Amino acid sequence: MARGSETRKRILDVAQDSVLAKGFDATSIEEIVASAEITKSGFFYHFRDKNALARALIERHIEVEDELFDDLLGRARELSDDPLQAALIGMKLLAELIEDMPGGHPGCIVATAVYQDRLFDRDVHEANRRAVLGWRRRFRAMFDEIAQAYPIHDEVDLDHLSDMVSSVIEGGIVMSRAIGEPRITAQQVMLLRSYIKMLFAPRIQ
Amino acid sequence: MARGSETRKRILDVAQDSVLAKGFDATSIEEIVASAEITKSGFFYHFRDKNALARALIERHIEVEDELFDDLLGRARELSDDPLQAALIGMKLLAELIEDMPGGHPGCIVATAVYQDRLFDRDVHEANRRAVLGWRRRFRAMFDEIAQAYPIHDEVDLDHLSDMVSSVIEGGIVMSRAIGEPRITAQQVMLLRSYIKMLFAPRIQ
DNA sequence: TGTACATCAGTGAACGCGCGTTCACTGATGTAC
DNA sequence: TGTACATCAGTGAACGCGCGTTCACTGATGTAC
Repeated sequence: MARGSETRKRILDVAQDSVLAKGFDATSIEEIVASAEITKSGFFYHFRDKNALARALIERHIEVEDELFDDLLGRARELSDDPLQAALIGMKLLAELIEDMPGGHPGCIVATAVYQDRLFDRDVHEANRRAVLGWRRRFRAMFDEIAQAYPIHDEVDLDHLSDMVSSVIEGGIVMSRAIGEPRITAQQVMLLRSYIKMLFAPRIQ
Repeated sequence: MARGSETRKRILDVAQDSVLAKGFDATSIEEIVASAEITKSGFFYHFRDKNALARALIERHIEVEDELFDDLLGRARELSDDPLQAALIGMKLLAELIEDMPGGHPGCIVATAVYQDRLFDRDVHEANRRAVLGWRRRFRAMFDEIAQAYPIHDEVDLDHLSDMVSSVIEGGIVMSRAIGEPRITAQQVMLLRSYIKMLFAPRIQ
């Protein structure tokens, strides 16, 4: 990595930690540059202002998350040709991934942005919106495939069901941080897995 | 209401709006007192410092939420003697309640506190933790009653299931605010209702 | 019923500190001829 | 191969503004005797 982009990455890393722990406004450039071991002006070489930092943080988060989901669902599909089995495997892999994070899932930048939205401009809102709709599209494709191969045992809208994946993760993170019990997020994902199984799996009578 | 406590309530109201929209740190006392139409020193008559405001905000939120749930589950129990039916009715009432909020659920103070926890002291963390564990206890009692009357069709931990109620609401709020679609939270609650139904209801074969 | 005092619910002015941002500059590396 | 210039990745000092907090004061209401 070139000299400049390595510093930029370091800035984003320390900023992300702080934003997830204190919120965006309380994260001062002063403390970021102290942790990243540069000067304040060094920061402004990489980002024109603090809003540009927010945008970069969200965009990077979306990229990382997308790659992670691609990887996860891809591996699940390799493990089973059946769309339902692949989804169930994917949910299990996801739960394990979250479970293995030291100290629990660190939190979602999208959620912090949502709860501080009056601080940001239209660009940031749009990036957030696109991210969440992207997750919906991804899981919707998964559920469409399942619904073609299996009957569904209750009347549910597949878009809502797709949203439930992100929803349960976001909610799980909030719960786990509130209680101080890192495993909650993974447990919630496993419950969603149970729901998906009951919704689609043929019933053994 | 006495003169003083009415002002105090007004401070909490405008502070809550702002905290849910911008986060705690970005909510200045200056803007609070402007909205509440008092002076800065008036604020400090009611709260010894900004942290005391945070504590009051969270405590009030918990009280309001508790009362709301008590009311809701109580009404549901009046409508059916059967614990499963009562729970399903309760979920429906909850979804309707959220759906009827103009502009969607305004957000949960507990979630904002979780995503800004480094700003607050031990008292605030403890209040948050107690709130979430209180929700768990409440819903656990509901599920215990159901589990005594009905078989459960998948192996799930009832504490995890109890957490799922709060989790789905918290997650739904994040999703609905990110997309800008207020109805998402209610939809997620209805999906959880579908899950509970499938988990416990006898299967018509 | 009148008076003295206490409490309640604030006001107004001042404080110092930290914040985001700007600006002129710089030393190291890359590129053209 | 050497020189001139451009770009990259920053540095250091200064700025003004808004923030949370303090402090001495005040006018209205409540209470004891």
